[in-house]
Amino acid sequence: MKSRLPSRRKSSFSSSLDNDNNRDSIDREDRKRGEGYVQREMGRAPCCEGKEGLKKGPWAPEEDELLVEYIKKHGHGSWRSLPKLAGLLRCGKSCRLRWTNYLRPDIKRGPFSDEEEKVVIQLHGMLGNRWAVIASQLPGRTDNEIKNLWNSHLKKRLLCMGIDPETHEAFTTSYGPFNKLPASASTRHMAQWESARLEAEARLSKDSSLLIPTSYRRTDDYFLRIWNSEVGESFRKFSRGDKTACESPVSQTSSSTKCGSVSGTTTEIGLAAAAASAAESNQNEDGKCRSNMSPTDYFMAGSDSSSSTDMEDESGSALQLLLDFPSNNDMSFLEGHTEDYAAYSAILTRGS
DNA sequence: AATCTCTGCAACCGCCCGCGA
DNA sequence: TTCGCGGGCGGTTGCAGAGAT
Repeated sequence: MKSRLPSRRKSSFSSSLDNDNNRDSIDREDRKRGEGYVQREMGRAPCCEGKEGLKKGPWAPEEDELLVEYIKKHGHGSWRSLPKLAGLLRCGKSCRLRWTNYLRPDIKRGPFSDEEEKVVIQLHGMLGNRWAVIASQLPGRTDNEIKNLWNSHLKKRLLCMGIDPETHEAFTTSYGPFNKLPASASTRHMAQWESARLEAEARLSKDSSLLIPTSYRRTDDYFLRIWNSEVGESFRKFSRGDKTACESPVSQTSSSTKCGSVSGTTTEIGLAAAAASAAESNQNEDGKCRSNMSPTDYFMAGSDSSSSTDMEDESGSALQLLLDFPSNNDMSFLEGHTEDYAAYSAILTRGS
């Protein structure tokens, strides 16, 4: 939409220029004392010596040049000493941010593709606001950029769709015993597992799922249940391109609003559902955990005892279908059915 | 044309953590 | 073990441009 030139922001030599870091340091120490921290002899040193006279606000092209030239020649080395060595009147932290968020040569600029948005939503569902980790999965994108994307676009889209951007679960608007239940702890627990898995870059092979004793599998797989429900049917039709199949009176009225699209959310919902299903499957009747399997393992393993092979195929293809969900920003297939999903989440919550 | 409101995003802020002395 | 430092991260701010009135 807006492709702003670097540093177009109005220069703001704000009045707060006066010794900010020293003030910050003092404030922090005061807070720490107040919170019971052990008092230190010295406060934390400012990130730059002699903060006075340092420039704040938008970067001028000349400053960018100086920074890039210096880093090209010497590498960034110590950020604290860099500004002085590079001839910049900036604090080291500011230089680092400018470099990592804007000047780095490998940064991919321009709007996010649908695929990237999809990945962001998926990863956010698993990792939460861990932008740096999410950014590491999107080459050329910075954590700041992703954070901005989330806050300005994706979050709103989810909200408009009646999906809580924090939990990635549908808001419950219906009455009944499952209304106003907290977010599924099982889902979040599973997400934490996935988070750890991602961070460790450790991938469990699909084969490992074959080792799951069939006694650990449940016959009432909620994901499959919802998959086979109206929601799933709508989803499948939608995935095949049959958009009309998804249109309900609700969607017809709401689709006129400016917030009628969510990119990739379906995938997230599917994965969350799978993860939550896994969590449910991972518990005994009394809610105790039986094993440390990840949701993906459960998902890939299937949970119906009838035919593990068939179910693996079905679940595997379901996962693939979810991942391949057309990224055309249209979530209309879900509209009118979010309560199904909410109820589904509530069912899971009971077990946690 | 002028003014107001909304939105996007670069930059800043403050906290935390790991490392080394 | 303690402390100081450097750096990374997530949250927030506020400017500028676009669209609405």
